Amino acid sequence: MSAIKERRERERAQRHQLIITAARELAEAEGWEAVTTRRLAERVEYSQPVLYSHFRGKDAIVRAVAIDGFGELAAHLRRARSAAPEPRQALHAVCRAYLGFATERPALYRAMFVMPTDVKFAHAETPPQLRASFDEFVSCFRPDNARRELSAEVVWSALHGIAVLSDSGRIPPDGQKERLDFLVTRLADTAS
Amino acid sequence: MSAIKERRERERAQRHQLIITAARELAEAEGWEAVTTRRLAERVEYSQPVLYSHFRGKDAIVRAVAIDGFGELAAHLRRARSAAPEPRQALHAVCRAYLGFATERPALYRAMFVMPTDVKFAHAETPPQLRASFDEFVSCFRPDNARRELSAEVVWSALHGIAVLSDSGRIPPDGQKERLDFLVTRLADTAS
DNA sequence: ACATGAAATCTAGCGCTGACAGAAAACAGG
DNA sequence: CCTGTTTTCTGTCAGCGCTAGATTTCATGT
Repeated sequence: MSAIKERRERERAQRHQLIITAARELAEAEGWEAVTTRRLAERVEYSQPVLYSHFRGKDAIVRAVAIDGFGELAAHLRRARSAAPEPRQALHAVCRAYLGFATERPALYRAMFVMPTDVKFAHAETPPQLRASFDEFVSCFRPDNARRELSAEVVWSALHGIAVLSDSGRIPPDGQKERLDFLVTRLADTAS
Repeated sequence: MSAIKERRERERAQRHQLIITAARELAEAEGWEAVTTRRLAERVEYSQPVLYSHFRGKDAIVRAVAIDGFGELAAHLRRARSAAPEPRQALHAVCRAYLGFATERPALYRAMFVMPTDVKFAHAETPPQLRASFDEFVSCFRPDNARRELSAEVVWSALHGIAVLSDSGRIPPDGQKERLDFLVTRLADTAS
């Protein structure tokens, strides 16, 4: 009887993740406009109300997708930074990786940083994966730089601006490299 | 008979603007989620289909609001730049004005720079008000700076990033001044 | 002054959406 | 095999953007 309950919970957890994955795939394939509760339910081969037994509502599903994304972003940035031989190149590599992430997974990126959210940023309840992503930027600045957190914040904001303006067609897609180089050159640590 | 037609067209133009204004006011008061064609129609005291005799659809109304906004932003930035005594302060003043605009009219700002749009940016068909806004940034850099357009683009992007992340609660509202100062210091023309 | 025809406007409805209440089915335990 | 709980589904709600077709308004010609 305990074993049965365990199996059920296991299956339930699988289905939970299945919903998140399906939502993400659908969003990446056709955009978030196409992610309706009905289409999502059809895709996971359950009826619509089942979604509400896992999530409070559609917003909560988007949020779950976003949190998955935070983990991937942190790993992505970490990989980029580790591969860079020295600090100055580290910032460049992390920034390039960030923009690449945003460009290659626009729907996921939107869930994380554009769509309305109640996820806490820069707060005690901030998801650790998100904190980790931010820390990748912080680590690109010298520990003795009293304003490295501020620097990280501004770099992140600037990258975000470039990412979303480019994604929505408000700045031309070519010239990203120039913008990136310019930004990094100006915002990197001044030579000690 | 010609006079009648003229009066009608005048009234029609007034109603056109009335719809735009009502949409904007409703959005600024309750957010764009609250701007439905029904509520908007009720507010202008006409039936819903009348909206569609003026605009192709809801998107077109949002776009009209945005274009109004571009004009206001250009004027706002121009005022700020004119009031600054010298170039270095000009960039600072324009950036501060930009962030102020975004903060004080978040709904209008969203229509202009966040919501999906088919307005052409950096293009021959770009609305002149929008081009003018961009040029205010360009003018903050020295004419002999070969990369002043690039600089303007990056400054704008960074400000946009700060504006939207702050508006959606993804960076703390306090510290805006520090971010602004930091950004301007780093991105301004290097001393000739 | 009244009928006519066009123009402007409204009523009613379509196919969607997110969300939920209550019926139905599945299933473990006696 | 029956019982009671848990799970899942059917059916529905109010509201969305949008539109076809009925209705009203109104300048015009007799």
